Amino acid sequence: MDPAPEFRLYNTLSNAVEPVVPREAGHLRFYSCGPTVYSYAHIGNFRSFLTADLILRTAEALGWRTTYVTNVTDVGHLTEDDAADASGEDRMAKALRSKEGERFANVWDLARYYTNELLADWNTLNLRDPAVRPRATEHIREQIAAVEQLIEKGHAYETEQGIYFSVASFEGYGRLSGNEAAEQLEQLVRDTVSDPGKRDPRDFALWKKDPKHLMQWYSPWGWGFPGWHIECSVMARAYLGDEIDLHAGGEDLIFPHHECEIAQSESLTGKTFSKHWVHTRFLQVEGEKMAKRTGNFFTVRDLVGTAASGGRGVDPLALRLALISGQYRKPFNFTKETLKASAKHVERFREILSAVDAAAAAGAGGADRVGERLDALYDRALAAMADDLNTPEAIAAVIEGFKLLGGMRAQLNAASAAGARAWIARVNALLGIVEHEKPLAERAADAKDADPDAVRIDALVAERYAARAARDFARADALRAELAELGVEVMDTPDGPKWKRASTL
RNA sequence: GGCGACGUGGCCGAGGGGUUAGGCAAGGGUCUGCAAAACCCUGUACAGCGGUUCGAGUCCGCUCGUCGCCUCCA
Repeated sequence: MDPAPEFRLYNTLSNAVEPVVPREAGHLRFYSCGPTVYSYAHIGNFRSFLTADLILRTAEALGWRTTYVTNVTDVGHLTEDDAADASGEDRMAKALRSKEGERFANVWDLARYYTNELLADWNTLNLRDPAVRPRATEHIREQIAAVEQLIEKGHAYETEQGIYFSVASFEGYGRLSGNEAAEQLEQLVRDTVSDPGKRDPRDFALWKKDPKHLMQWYSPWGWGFPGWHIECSVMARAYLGDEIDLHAGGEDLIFPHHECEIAQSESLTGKTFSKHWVHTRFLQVEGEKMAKRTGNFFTVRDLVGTAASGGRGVDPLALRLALISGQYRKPFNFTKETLKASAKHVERFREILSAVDAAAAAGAGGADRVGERLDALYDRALAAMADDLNTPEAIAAVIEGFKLLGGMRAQLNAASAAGARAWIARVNALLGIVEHEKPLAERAADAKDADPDAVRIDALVAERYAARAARDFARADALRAELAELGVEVMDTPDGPKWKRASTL
């Protein structure tokens, strides 16, 4: 094998691809901003979570240790959370009042429900678990303490309505987003209603006084709730320390969220908060921005669920593959065609995997004849991933490997099969697109696993198989047609008939 | 208006001064009652206009176009 390649990622701070250099050699400690759990997460959210997942997998494939923290935001994220004064409405409260929110007794219940659903979708897409998944509501004490310290250090001040971070007190504000000029920043917040007590329009809320808020805690400033930005500063520090190696999130978080995090954290510690900042570009769907109003808005379950439950029967790993088929930093067009192609690939991966397993068990003698070529392809895939997560190139190498195995599967001897099996395992560890790493019980139900008509379909398939064996092809074809009506496709294989649900894309 | 990204064959998407990306789709073939799968073969490309260069899809400039953030949103 080649020596381990250098891990390079684009850094928003420097606008350049740079080597990832952990503070502690060989141990990457990073934080990725998680979602606000006021609804089901959609595929766009997951594209960003997948970036973090791929950073994790690539680092581990390079032999590094990792400490990966990603949060759940369950309070404080407002509908107008720009650099302003927390004058918007809390997303959680708004969701509770919506039609979907009627089923929940209170915001806490709603947060719990969507957090659980997030984890189910997370597992469905074969994302690895973080070392810690902190929640904002479980770190209120730390947030209050941080706000107190910021006041002590002269970086924050109190008004009648809340506590604000003083942007003027932090020199580096605007460096990440490039919004450096004060007038630019003032421009950005021009339309928001201001707390008249604010000293500078750029100042943002650390704590909002609000004894009527649905989620409130007692603080030195009375009842209220924390500002959105402070939670990530506090949780990253709690689990990763004052200085972290890398911080990731969606591109929309560059400003104001991450800009504010840097200001708070660095004002608090006097140290560099994160060396590397990685942002995932928004995906588009069929060439358009994903939006509920245009009908191209998809959650994981919209695509992966059974047809009976309103889903489209897409294989979960096919969805994963489709979502990583474009590089995280480039404009990415998520299309049905890509999803179909991904489904084909995942299906073929599985077929070849079982052929490999069969060959390994059959035990024909001889030397390993594919190992070297597969190793080279793995090295190519890993090098591509290390090069700013070039997933298209990595996937191309993997497909080439499966093609190689597919072409010679009839002649695979035991030694080659064992080598192939090891290769597949490594590829899967790197990209997670061949085999699921999570048990079924921890995933959201998908079409393959829970077909309500399975018994009936099995019966029809068996009947067709019998008709075929009796050479009654007219009857067999009639049954094929009947199954097709049910949306089922039958394949005759050397191991007997197999069937699958045609996806309803 | 400020900041930024991108324009590659029917589609998705790598590459990035001289030698095939890859996939999907399409067409042809082998195989199998049918169908599917698998495997083999085939075609079409770098938005436009200038410039640098022995040579540009690849560098520079301009033009056109698309998109993102700054408002909800990863």
